Amino acid sequence: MLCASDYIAKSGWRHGSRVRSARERGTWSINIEPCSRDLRSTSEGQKHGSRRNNDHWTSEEVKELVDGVSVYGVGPWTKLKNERFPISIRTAVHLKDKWRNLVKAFTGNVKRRISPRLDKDCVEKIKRLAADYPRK
DNA sequence: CTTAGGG
DNA sequence: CCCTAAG
Repeated sequence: MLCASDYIAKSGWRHGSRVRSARERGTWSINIEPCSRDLRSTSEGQKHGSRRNNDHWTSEEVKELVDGVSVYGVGPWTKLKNERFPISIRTAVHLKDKWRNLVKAFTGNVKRRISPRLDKDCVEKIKRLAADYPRK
């Protein structure tokens, strides 16, 4: 019965040692920009003081995602992506992945502190939406 | 290309 | 996150 076939080994996002980062992840800045102050083509370069440039989702993204889902629904991630954040290279695959991960992180385990301390409203919406249409 | 599921 | 499969 399939022995320990853990070809993936690491359950994280890295696939062993692929390390293919550094792709088209330069600018994204969600819909809501705190202040139009960017484009610093001077030195610094690799340091980035940085806000949320690439990698990892944040409460802002989750909020937008939940907001879009609450009105659009699960499925049309493409539309959501084009309506919410056409900027950035967040494709439907990523959106779905985030949703899945979020739902799995909230449903069931009520006692769990998530990474970026999401607001109660956010969690409630996610739970409500996740329980609304069970695509499982 | 987009959605859906698994690793 | 990345890959694969089906539409």
